[in-house]
Amino acid sequence: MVTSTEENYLKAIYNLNLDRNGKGLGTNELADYLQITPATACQMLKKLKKKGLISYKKYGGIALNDSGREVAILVFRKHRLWETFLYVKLEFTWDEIHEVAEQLEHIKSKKLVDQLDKLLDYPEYDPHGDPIPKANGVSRTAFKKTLFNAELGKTYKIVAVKDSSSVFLQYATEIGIGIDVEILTKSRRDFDGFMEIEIGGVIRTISPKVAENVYVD
Amino acid sequence: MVTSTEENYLKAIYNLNLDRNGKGLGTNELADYLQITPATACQMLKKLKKKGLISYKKYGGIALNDSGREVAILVFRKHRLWETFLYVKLEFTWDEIHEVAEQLEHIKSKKLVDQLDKLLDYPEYDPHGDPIPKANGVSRTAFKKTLFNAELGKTYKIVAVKDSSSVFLQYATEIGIGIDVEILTKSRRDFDGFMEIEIGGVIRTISPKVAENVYVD
DNA sequence: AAAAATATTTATACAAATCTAATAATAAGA
DNA sequence: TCTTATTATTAGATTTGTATAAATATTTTT
Ligand SMILES: [Mn+2]
Ligand SMILES: [Mn+2]
Ligand SMILES: [Mn+2]
Ligand SMILES: [Mn+2]
Repeated sequence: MVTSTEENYLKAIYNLNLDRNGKGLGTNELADYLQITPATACQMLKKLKKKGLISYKKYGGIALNDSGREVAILVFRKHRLWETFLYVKLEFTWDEIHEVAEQLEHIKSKKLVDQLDKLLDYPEYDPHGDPIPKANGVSRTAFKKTLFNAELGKTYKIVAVKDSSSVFLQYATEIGIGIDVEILTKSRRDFDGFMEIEIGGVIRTISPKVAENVYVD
Repeated sequence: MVTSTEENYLKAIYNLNLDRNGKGLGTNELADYLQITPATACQMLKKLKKKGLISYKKYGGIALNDSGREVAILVFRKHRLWETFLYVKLEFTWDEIHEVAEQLEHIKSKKLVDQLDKLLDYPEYDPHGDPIPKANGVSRTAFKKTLFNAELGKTYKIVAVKDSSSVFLQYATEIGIGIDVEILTKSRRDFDGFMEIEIGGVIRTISPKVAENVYVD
């Protein structure tokens, strides 16, 4: 049996092992991400290793092995399918879905997930633009280009958001940020990275923190 | 916070306090029902009392108070709505739904429940014939007449089942028992209570244990 | 090699849920 | 009423899961 907490650790390890150039994942970084102490992380790592879900060597060598990756991907699949369900079928807004999906992602039933997928007609992306893994574990590659790294003077389409907390999403909605919305980059201030953008005819100044959390294409 | 275990205790107390003639509910009976020791039940009762969910006096005086009943009814509501959802929307069979609903019933989100209710178009009964409480806690009264207590030589309609374990439901399905199915009572053997019935043109002999788990109208 | 960063162990804690065994209280029957 | 059987409660312990602080160990960096 894999507990909910263990599943959350596996998700975290998966996420932290994305977009890092060769640099391995260490105890401190994982602990920081999960808001626990390194000692706690270390104990759980020992447990996960014993269960055959991860492998790791000291100093930056935490990685999922095949069975751990399988669990993590299934949890992402469940999480994103539930989010899509809440959004599409139950009239939830995109800032409400993540929290409930955090609970639903831990429900154990293979049939439930696959039938949910079918009911939703096999969606490719969730309401935040994250790719939904298929039953076989395969999924589209996630979007990478953020608004922060976008070229100036060009029109982009918002395809996803990185942060899915309700605080961020409520603010994002307020300033017109949403999936498939067109956005024009106007300028970026060298001094502090604040950007001027145009969404729906309105010109706004956004912080680099916001810009980094918006994926465009 | 009410834990899943506590919710399950409240459900049990609710159920055990139905159809009993004045006789109060005691620790031993509750413990027996939940497959735990009386000592364990006793501790939990103390805890539930402290939380203001139940009241009780020694020797058969365990009862839900208003807030405990509210919690129990909400859990039943969630359980039965989820069962209906699994059955109607996700192609589950009626012997598969209970187990998954045992997990789903503990998910915390008011909006989720109420929207689910709406999606299913406010169903009155779940796939086992149990009434689904409304958001305000009110529900139809449950069916009471079992096949065991039915008159002989009459045609009835099956309206609900008492046991919702997959073992029972798989057997029930096998012999043609299902909601809204017509059934003719033919005879009852005095010696051991076995009954002869006719379902879908087929005559069968069923045990009193089975007959007691089928509600008719 | 020393200092700094990082990782791990040890010892401790807490919450939640359960058990066994001993004890207490009450109900029921002789 | 007195005794016995039933029922309930307490005390003490255990298990599981998760977490911490402080001490120790190891590796990396300077
Ligand atoms: Mn999410
Ligand atoms: Mn989670
Ligand atoms: Mn059920
Ligand atoms: Mn339950």
